[in-house]
Amino acid sequence: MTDQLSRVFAALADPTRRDIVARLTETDHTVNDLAAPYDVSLQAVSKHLKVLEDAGLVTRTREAQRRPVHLEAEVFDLMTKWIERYRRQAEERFSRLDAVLARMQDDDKPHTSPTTQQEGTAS
Amino acid sequence: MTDQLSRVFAALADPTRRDIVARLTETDHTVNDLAAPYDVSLQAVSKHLKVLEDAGLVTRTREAQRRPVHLEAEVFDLMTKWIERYRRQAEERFSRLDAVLARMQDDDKPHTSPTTQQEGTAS
DNA sequence: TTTGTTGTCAACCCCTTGGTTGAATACCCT
DNA sequence: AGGGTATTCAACCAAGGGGTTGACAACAAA
Repeated sequence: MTDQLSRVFAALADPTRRDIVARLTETDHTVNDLAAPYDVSLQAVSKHLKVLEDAGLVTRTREAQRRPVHLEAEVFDLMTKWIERYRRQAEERFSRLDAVLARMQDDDKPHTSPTTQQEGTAS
Repeated sequence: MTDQLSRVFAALADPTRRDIVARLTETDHTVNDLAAPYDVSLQAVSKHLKVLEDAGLVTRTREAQRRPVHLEAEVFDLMTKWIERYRRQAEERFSRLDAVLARMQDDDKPHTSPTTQQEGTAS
């Protein structure tokens, strides 16, 4: 899994890591800070942070012994771009389909009854 | 990893699965159709489809021997909602930080030397 | 220089994942 | 019924992920 997009998606596939990201939107945190709420070892959280860092979602600077973790929210754009691209494409497909069906009806088979259509409904 | 959000992110963490999703935005496909471009076995692709189905990203209906795969684009919203929520929160944080720093300077400690501040810079 | 704090590295374990192959299912066609 | 097509199920394997514990590194404070 070499590409960044895969790494970002994989990083956010873990609830603990998503929670970490969520908390980092409020303020920067040290590793100890971040680890406190979870009942896993500090090392486990350290690993989670490494995953987030490799995905480009966070950066860590040095500040005495501490390693403040900082969220890089721009990486979110990578995902939203991908998602929105195909989301839009999927939506266009439906409109295109509608158009094709409509044309088929009044162009090719003008006698067919018009099919009713719902729009933008979510699951 | 029980929650759907995790399953969706995990499903899209694989390039092959993302490619499948991308192709499904154009039109529905059979499993054979979908498997053709990849040099893995049909069974492997079938597994990928199971992952996508469990995540709620696709549905499969029956049509003779074929199992046409259909994209359920609404699930994308689940991700975009999560992403946008924290993206916005992260952005608000920066504005809030600016405001707090400004107040600290002329309200709480009027004698402190004003710290220079950069604004809205990315990365 | 010792002690304490903060964090990472290394080795290990177990479970999941993505791949394989071979058999089974479901359906169409004759 | 029997053969062909489309797809899944089952068993297996190698690799990776998330967890653990123990040792180490970097720095502050004494």
